[in-house]
Amino acid sequence: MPNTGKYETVVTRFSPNPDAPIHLGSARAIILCHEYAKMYSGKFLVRFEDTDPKLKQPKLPFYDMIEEDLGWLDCKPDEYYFQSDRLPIYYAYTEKLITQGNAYICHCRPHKFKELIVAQTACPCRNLSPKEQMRRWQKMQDGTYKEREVVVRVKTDLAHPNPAVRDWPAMRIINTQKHPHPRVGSKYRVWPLYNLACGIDDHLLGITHIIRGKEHLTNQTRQEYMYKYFGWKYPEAIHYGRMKIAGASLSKSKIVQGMQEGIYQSWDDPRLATFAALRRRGIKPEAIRQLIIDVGPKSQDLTLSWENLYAHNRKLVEPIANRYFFIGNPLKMIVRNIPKSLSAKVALHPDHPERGFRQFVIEPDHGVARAWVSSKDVNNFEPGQVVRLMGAFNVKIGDIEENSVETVFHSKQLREARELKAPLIHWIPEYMNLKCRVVLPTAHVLEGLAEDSCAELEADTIVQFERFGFVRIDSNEKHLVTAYYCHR
RNA sequence: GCUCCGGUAGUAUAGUCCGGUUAAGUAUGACGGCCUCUCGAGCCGCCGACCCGGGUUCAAAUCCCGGCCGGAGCACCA
Repeated sequence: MPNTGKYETVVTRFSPNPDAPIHLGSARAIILCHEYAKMYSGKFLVRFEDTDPKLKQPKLPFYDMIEEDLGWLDCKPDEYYFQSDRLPIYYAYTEKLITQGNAYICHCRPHKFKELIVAQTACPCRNLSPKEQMRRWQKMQDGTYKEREVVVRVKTDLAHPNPAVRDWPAMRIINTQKHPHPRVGSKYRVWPLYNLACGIDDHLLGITHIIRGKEHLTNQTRQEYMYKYFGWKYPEAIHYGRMKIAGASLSKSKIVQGMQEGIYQSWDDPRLATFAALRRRGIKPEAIRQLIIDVGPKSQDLTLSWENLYAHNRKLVEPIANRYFFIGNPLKMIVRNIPKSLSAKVALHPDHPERGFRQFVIEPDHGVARAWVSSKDVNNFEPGQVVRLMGAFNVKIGDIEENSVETVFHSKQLREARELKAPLIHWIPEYMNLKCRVVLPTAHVLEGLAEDSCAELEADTIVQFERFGFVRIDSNEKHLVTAYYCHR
């Protein structure tokens, strides 16, 4: 990070608008800010930019959700700020700009103003005296002017090559009787725009390093005019590129829209890339952190794949996840000619035998026993083929029916299965199962059976369903386990 | 249209500022092998890139110019 030595303490900030939950798209700002602050033993602040009670209405629950997500990500801020608490500050600085003659109240219609500004000419309001401007400012405050009637503009160079920076808007009126703010209600009618509020706060809160998306590049240019008027020094700014994830929508508005249309049932719908959804699926915050650090703050746009996140997560989860059998879309396997009853012991984790075993018991009745196997495996069976039921014995496939498979006992030893190159499949004895549903990343639910030892699993545990994938146990009732699929 | 920013393997990243022992490192991915009563992990091998064209130079991914491609901004949003 540039020029860290120039500052006594490095201060970074993350500034979300609490109008929706935060998602993977915010991860870059959060983690980079938090990480750099930590690296230089500085401070990391969170500032809620909740200054649009009309178009981008903040909602109270989102403040809490964002706080929860930050805690989960292990990026707890040192301090919280709310822009909706700071309106008097913005007023004071606006008045200062007005009396300096560096800001004016403009009542030009937007299209008219645009025409003028493109032609690099001043609008009629621009050159009025500061005294007159103050009178207008009073009329904004006391209700004489209505919503959309006037706007405060900060003066810049009218000939600036980029028309977008010329005399940018800083304050506007919002009818908060009609659109009350969730935190301060209808107390204020004049509200700051992004560049004024953000610019003032970054200075006042002592932010030394701004890390944000490159869509804010021109905002820096705009704010620098204001900084010059106040004699302030603009912080170091890093603008990273746009981040996409193949196959996921990182757009807040699309997520909100999908919720409104009822496409998603909740903010943690597995199709979403919200932190809440990732958490529910069993993604570890540390995996997200490593991914973001890996990606860094480059200004180049990037498209990540889920595989990238999964690879990090897999490394984290693999050693801790115990193994269980889960059968999706179960079919019954009938095994004949079993010589005697037997029990199979399968390790909870192949690399950690000390964690213990699960045990499956087969009690044949006149040599016949039944077990559950997945239809996906059965689809690959050929009559006459030998397959091994993991940990138990090998069977020879007979007739394959709609809802069952006939087999006969073939042999006991793993060695024999290896010699025959028999596939190893997982299975569950007929009566040793629980109902289990797995919520997939598509939000589809896969119905199936889990081995009965899953009854002890507590919610929030991450386990691996063998030959299926890692899942997070979402809830565990007496006879029904619900799991969220994480990745294979 | 105007104003910016950027283009290194499938994906992402190092190297670019201060041109040369790196004709390019790393991660992930694909593939093959070993190991393992799943998958994965681990180990070994392998595949794979400097957007294009000029210029400067003894020498360019690295500097300059042009082009092409991608992205962002041009709101009384943040």
